[in-house]
Amino acid sequence: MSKGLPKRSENYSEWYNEIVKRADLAENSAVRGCMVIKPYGFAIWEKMQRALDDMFKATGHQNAYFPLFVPRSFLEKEEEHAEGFAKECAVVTHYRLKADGEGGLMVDPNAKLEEELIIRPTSETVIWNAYKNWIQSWRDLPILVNQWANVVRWEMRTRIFLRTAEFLWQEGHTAHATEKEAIAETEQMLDIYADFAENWMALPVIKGMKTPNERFAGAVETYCIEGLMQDGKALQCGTSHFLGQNFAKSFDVKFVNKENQLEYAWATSWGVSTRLMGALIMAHSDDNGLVLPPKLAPIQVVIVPIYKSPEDLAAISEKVEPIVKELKAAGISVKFDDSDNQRSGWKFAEYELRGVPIRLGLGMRDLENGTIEVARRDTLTKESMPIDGVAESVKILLDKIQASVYQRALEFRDTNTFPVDDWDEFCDRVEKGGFVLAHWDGTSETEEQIKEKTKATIRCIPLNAPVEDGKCILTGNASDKRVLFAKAY
RNA sequence: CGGGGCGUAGCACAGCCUGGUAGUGCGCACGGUUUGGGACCGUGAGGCCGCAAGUUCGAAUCUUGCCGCCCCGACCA
Repeated sequence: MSKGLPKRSENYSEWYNEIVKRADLAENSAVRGCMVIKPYGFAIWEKMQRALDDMFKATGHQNAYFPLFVPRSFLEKEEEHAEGFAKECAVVTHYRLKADGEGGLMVDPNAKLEEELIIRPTSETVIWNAYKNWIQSWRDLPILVNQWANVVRWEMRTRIFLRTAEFLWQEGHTAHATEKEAIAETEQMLDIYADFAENWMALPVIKGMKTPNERFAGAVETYCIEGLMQDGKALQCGTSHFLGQNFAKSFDVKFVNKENQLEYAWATSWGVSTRLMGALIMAHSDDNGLVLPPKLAPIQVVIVPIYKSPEDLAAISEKVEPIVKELKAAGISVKFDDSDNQRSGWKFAEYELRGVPIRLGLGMRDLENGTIEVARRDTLTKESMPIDGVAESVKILLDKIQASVYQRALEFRDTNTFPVDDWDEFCDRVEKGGFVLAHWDGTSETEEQIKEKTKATIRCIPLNAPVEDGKCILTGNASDKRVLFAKAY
């Protein structure tokens, strides 16, 4: 029904861009590669933040804030880290402008910084520089800190939410006394991300480990969650890194253990970003617009009156008022759209486009019959039910929708996940899209060759992969478990 | 950074080839008729035609340069 929204089947990326625009989530800004997140889109992000933040706090983490600027010398300290991020850094070289004499401004050449400041692409280095002063004894550990911040990675090509030059995220940075504890932390945070993806975003994800090629620059091990989008491409939805003692060594962060010996601290870092907004859109939405899981919907229920005269509207409003009250009391966000500048049909389409999970329609016929129309966004079905007790039904229905949106995504992923043992089939499968589980001989060379030939990358080595004898899909060399291949965003 | 497309009203676009009063649709404002799936009629407001230089009596239109955006690739969360 939507006017002019492209079909997913015809042009997936245009469909995506249009949804972002038309559902009023975000827009491209005047600044290249950067987005403006609009109030409706930001409201979804805030719900994500809230849920995640609660989970972080529940596991003992605290929020803090570190600077936007990273001195160049900090970034240089961890070699692999430096190399990994060098190509995508914005650099501040001056601290002052001056009039150019033509009514404009120019960089004041006399205000050159002694040392350039990098706009953080991530904060390991500033944070570990600070931790050096925070950590002396084993009693200072663990440090469990998270920050909500913006970061900048100068990307060649950007796509709103999925890859922007500036994005919002959270980055957790923890320090531990033992390797074991740091690994446990890394795994715990991965579990939290998976839990969040599945229970809040209604997006099933595969937990796994990155191959050395795909590993975070400076990490010993990178864990990730991978989701499958409706076009068959994979999207990395969160990462959790075990950093070993790499940053502790680079920044000389030592502590005295119980035996009075000096040891380097063990580190983790983990993050999810506004990219999750992209995942949310691409996982569930349809040709009518956005589909939001109720738990992340800024408006969970919209009530649309259908009326002819102001008297009708007054009568409907009177009936709606207690429903609104009851829903609000139950913690459900509800909007009664009694605006008179659009007609009901327009509103139906508009709220569908915006992904509001439940729409209640109430007209004069309903008032006579004591009924109300309940429409589900996810299935696009509607039914008439008694107006008495509707708040209770809505509460139950929201949970049902949350579950069924997840179920649909899960079925999609399962029917698009293929174990493959034959090279030709592998190429064919990858081309068509979806997750492909295949054997790999464990070498970077093979991984790169496969990428070159098929565009597929190893998304992860799934944590739950069963051990089985097999042969590498490309080389035929021995392999003991399947890894997850896909074309990725 | 390569390849392709495009900059004209808030948005989507036509006009450009062949130089001569800047247009259409949506949206917006006002009035009226409508109202159970994106209503209709009337009136009206809204423009430095991306920027700069050139050609010309005259440039949205021709020439050159610049800037920006989108799509497809290589790089990445």
